[in-house]
Amino acid sequence: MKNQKTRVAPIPTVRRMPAYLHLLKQLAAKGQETVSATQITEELAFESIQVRKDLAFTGIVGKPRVGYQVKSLIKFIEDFLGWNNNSDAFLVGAGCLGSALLGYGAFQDHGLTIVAGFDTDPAKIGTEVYGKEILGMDRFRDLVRRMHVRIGIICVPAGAAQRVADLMVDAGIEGIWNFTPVKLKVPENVVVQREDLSSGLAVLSVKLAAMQTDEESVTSE
Amino acid sequence: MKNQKTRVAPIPTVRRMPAYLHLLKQLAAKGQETVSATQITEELAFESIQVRKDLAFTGIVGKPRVGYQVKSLIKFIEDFLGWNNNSDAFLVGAGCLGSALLGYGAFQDHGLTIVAGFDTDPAKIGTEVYGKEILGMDRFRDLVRRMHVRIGIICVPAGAAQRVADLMVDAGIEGIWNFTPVKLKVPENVVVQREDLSSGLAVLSVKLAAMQTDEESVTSE
DNA sequence: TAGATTGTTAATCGATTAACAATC
DNA sequence: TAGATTGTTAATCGATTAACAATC
Repeated sequence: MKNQKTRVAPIPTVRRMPAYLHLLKQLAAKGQETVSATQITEELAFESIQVRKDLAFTGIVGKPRVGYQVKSLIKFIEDFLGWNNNSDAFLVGAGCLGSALLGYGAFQDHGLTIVAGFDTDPAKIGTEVYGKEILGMDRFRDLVRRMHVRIGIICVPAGAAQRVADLMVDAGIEGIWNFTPVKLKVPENVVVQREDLSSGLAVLSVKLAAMQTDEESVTSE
Repeated sequence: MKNQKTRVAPIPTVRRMPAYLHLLKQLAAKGQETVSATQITEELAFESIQVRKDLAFTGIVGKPRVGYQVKSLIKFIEDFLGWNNNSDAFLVGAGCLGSALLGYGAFQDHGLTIVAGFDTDPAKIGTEVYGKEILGMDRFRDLVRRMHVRIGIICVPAGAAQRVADLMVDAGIEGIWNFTPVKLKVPENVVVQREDLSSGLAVLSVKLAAMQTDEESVTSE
């Protein structure tokens, strides 16, 4: 029997969590002790009811007339996201995007440590990128198992993406962060999150075009 | 009077367009001439009705029993996204993520050319990253105007994001691609698209945790 | 006590999915 | 003609927003 999911938070809610976390850490750094949904609303331009709904999913309880304890809220969100206990990840494909991710310090705050990079290019193997070693793909499977790495990041060209994913699955990787435009085929017990820069660019392009026709129609009136 | 928006496509539809485009180009390269929604469905794991709805927004008309003309469909999607006529962009912040974007070749296919990078670090100014020159911020405003650049990409640390955005707005930038976790405050005739890697990581984290509790509950049954 | 803010329950909105007629 | 596939119209689903009672 399928277990009834314990009221899973909507994906949009999950996506907004890091923004709350970022703001709260700023407030905490300034020494602020409590925060109301109204204040969060002003800073992030969400709706206040949405803020309350979102935060409720973390399990925190606020005080009427006061708001939420900033420090406590940070902890609830981190627990909710599982960002309090750090996970190790391997990155495959040390091209320009892959290299950037290897050096991207912000992941440390987000419970993710990219331990090493892998590549097939002999010229890259053995080098270091932002202090992270680049290893040959032949060592991937063995190291995943020995180090119990659960997360794999794919930054290879689209043509190689499925092959790398198969390799990751075979090695025992449980979650794949996919930076290629390819829809990966994986067993259902493996989680894939696609991060597609071109989706964002598409939205920007369309909004820009809409803005332009809007302005034309306004000026022509 | 506000012009009635000509049936704007939903954002999720827009986000899926690049995936269609990517697949269609593959098919075209293999010499395939027509494609049905069913086939696209199989490749991308969307629903076939969703594919037809999405494609309809581009204005293409298919033939019952045949499907869509691959080449023609590519053109319709590119027109829809405005990716046929190339736009120039300036990128601010040549850190590791910024540098990666400067070198990311895929944007060329997406109607975006990053012309140059800007930074405040004297050590970076004057250097080249993946063949793109890094210029000082003092030249930003003037060059935006002279070259009629409409898109700005922000890859600076969060603390500097709003300042850079103000500068961009002042220079006449119309669309901002924001890679920081900050909610930018801009006039309403400027479009902002936030690209937040931490949102994606949040979704991956939560899905992974859910998968794990799922499996535990299954084995304990 | 008065009033601001939370959290719950209901209404609305928009996207996805289903059903089916039109058509090549 | 028969049947596969498109495109339209209706139904469902899920997220956002609104209304309001509870509470400090």
